[in-house]
Amino acid sequence: MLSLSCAEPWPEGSVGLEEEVVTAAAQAEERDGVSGTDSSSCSVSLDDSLTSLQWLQEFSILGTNVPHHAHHQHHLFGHQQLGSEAPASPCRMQPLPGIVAHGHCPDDVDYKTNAHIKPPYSYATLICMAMQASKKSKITLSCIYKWITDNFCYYRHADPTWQNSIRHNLSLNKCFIKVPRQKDEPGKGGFWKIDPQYAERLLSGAYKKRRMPPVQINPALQNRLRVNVQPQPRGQIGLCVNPESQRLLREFEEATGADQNWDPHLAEGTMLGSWPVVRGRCGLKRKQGSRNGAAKAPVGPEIGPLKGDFDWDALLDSALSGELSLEGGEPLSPIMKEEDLTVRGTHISPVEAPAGSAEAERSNNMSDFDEETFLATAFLENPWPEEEEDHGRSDFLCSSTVNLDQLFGLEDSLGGDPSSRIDTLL
DNA sequence: CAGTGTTTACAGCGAC
DNA sequence: GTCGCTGTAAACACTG
Repeated sequence: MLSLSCAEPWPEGSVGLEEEVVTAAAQAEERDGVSGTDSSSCSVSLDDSLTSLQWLQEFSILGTNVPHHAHHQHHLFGHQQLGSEAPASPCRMQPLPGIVAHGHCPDDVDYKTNAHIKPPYSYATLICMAMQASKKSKITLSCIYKWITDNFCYYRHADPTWQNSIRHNLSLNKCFIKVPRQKDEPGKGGFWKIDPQYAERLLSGAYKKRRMPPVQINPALQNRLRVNVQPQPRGQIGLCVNPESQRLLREFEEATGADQNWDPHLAEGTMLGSWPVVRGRCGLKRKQGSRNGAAKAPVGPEIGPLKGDFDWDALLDSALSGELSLEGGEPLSPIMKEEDLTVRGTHISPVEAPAGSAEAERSNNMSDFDEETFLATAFLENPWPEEEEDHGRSDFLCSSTVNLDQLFGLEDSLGGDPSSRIDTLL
């Protein structure tokens, strides 16, 4: 087993192999020369955390313990498996697939090996992915770099300025918390983790539609291409969710939502809701009050960054142990203590316990964030599906006609009402 | 010196 | 047009 570090986003069956993973990670980093000082980044203690997303592997809506459905997500983002033996697949320099002219299609675009097309994820999302992939509570910058380059070939060939953007994102994005390196921890730079605070806001509906980037061809590779690429104009990507995909989505929802008795508060206590938090209210720390001070007013009284002594671990423990029961009506977080939430002019009541219609509630709350969470989590769960996978199975969207742009841009395609979109899907 | 982290500035885009 | 989000670029400071 090699490099089950950040280079190995989802080492299958890694639970229980953490020590081995840690060792391998350290060795891998040493071997790969990835900022040797960061070996700890991928081998930090496994338990300190709230931000640890390992629970997600088990609790995840896509949990691998739901094998029947799990494989449905395997092909969301391509066919290539993230080699468990080889952390970084060689990038394909093949001619641009026809997909370039037709939008991203998971069937055709393998971001792990396709260096031509920029992954349709924001840097913040990539960071979150890396964080989850690390299965650790915190992650170093170099580990983020490594994970991204290992899993997105585009960035292996792209101008390294993207790393600047990553750093910029980490610093500027409130979602990310810097965890200073302990004095006894050798190495350079600190660690980063996700601030769960913002998951709450998102789970309260306070998030915004993600913006889909246009198809981007790696500039570094563009010159190597002898083909004229004419990316399809935005908005010309037609949505085509075939019945099979809809059925699978429904199955997926049933298996993961109902079975898990999805609980937004629990999710917030953990990291479920926090990682694609990257969008929306968790936004950037822009110049305060520069453009719209009032609009930037925090949701409810400013509760502060909660970066200090707030015991997120305790919160997580409480959540997981059921102490933070929705039924109890006890607020779970400072934010949830607020009676009302007003986000962008939209009044949002604190999330109530599902009253009879959890599905309806979820549907109502389902929005872009959920979509991205859904997709990205699926990706995280198994970004590079096993090729030996039984292709005869219903591979969720693999065999469907839904592509990334379509999924991420679902809102647009379905008329703009987030709540109606999932309904449409379901 | 390289890597890391912060900050500022600006442009593009979508939503409103 | 305004606003918010995202990406990009750059300058600068800090640290090992």
